[in-house]
Amino acid sequence: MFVLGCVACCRLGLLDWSLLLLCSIFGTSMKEPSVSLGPTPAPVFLTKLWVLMEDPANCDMIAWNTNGQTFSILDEQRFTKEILPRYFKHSNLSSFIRQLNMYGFRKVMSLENGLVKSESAIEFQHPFFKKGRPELLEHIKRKVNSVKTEDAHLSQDNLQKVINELKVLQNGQSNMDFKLDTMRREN
Amino acid sequence: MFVLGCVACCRLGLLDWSLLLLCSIFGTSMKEPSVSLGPTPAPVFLTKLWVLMEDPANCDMIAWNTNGQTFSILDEQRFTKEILPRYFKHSNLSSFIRQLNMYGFRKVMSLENGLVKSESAIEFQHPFFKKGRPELLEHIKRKVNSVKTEDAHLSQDNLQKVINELKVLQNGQSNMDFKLDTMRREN
Amino acid sequence: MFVLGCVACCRLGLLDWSLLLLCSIFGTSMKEPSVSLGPTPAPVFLTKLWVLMEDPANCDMIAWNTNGQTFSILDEQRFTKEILPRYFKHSNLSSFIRQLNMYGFRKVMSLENGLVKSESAIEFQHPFFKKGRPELLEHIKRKVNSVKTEDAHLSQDNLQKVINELKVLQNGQSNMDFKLDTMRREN
DNA sequence: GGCGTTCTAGAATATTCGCGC
DNA sequence: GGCGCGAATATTCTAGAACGC
Repeated sequence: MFVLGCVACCRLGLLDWSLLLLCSIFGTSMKEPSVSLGPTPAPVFLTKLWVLMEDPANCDMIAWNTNGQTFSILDEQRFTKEILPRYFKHSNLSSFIRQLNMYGFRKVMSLENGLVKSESAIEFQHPFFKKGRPELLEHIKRKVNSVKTEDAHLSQDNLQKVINELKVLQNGQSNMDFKLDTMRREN
Repeated sequence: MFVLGCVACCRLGLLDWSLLLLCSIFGTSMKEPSVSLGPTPAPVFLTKLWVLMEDPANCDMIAWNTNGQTFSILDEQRFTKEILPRYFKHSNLSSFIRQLNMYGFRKVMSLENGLVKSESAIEFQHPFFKKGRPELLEHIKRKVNSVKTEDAHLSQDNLQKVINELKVLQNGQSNMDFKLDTMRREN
Repeated sequence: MFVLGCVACCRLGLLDWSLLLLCSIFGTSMKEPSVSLGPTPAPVFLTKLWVLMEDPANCDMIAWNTNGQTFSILDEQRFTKEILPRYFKHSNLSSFIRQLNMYGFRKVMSLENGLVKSESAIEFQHPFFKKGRPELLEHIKRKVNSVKTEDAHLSQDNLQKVINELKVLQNGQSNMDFKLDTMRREN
């Protein structure tokens, strides 16, 4: 019934419907995210990745490997041009791989991959991305942007000049802002 | 004459012959690289890049743009599978782009890059990579692993702070300009 | 002969040509990262915004207002469905407006806009976004994130950039101060 | 030590979501 | 679908790092 329903749907409908199904699998509700702080819904990328892996129509281009521990992009060109734009806002394999790395996926280095003219498939793995185990997805965490702590003690002469000018400008803006408020009150 | 000669060559011969020609242009000898400390030969990547750009057989896949200031990969898939393995030890577009970036090439933003269904070509640019100007190649330098000098780094941090303050000021001026116009309309 | 072949390979369309024109206006074609940090190209959003404003085919949906100081989205529905997906990776008016706000654009609240609810056009303005003045675009700054400059030893060049921006800000404050005094006398 | 190839990460902008006013 | 903004994720372009030669 799932397949029939999806076939009957338009393209967008397939994805939306599958996402809803996935939410029901995870036990997440789209109606009350701020009331019940239950299981956090997976990021969009992970959900889409799972859904496209589960779609049998894609198994010629991307599929689980034999043991279900890793997955491979079997047809790089078709995957890039056919699958990516259906699920994401681009058709760049590098953007897809950047997302995989951002979520901690690592490329699997097999022996055949080391050959010069590698016709072999691109293979990735993540300890919490396993075939038939959607409940593990919640443990996959996106890497956060590092916050830089900057403390500079020294400044050059030229820099000091610019900083002084900046202060003058800041005072000027404060004064004009005050004038603006005064005029507004007068009016 | 150059073109006619190249067309007459076979593929492998073309590359070797073109490399020899390129060396003659640069005034470098392949026989005594360590004896005469004259003009340094260009790195292999730059030489190969120039030669493949000059081969008319490749112009359907990679070509100079109108003004000869930039070049574009017109057919990404064919370029990856047909051209790359002929000149390099791989068939990965990402490795080719990594080399371009390593030598200071920059991608040229095109309007169509923002689109999902981007049929647009990948376009790159370098100030010393110009059509018909092989003598400029020697100015293209590979980036080296930089050892950061602490003084300069500190001043750069300070500069960054000032730049951030500048942006705040610019926003402040924009807001006040907006307020002024609003008050003028109200009056 | 080589030149002819390359020209035949080119597929530059109207958009590309417009972008080239824009780059020539900004003087960004000759960028020498290791020699001098020339004028930074405008962000993609600003470039696209300018180009779509300049396209006469869009003037039924978005256009400059009478004095060229502001612009209005005339047909919200058609703008959202026809123009946005042609230039961006979405069809959401709210995302477009978020970008406008991110770059300091403000909605113009005219009297007519305040009275009738949704019949009036959406009007925006920015002090550096004026009809026929593309050279002002470089002064429009994106909010929030810091710009990491690459080479620490080029701090002097960066310093000059900051100084130039300071001058622009100083002029802007002088002008606004003059406007304030004028308005005060008029009142 | 420099250069080439590969995999991953940094950095900036872009898109989405939701809050407070 | 207010309006402007902060925050998180998404997409893009470039750089870091490891390893081999």
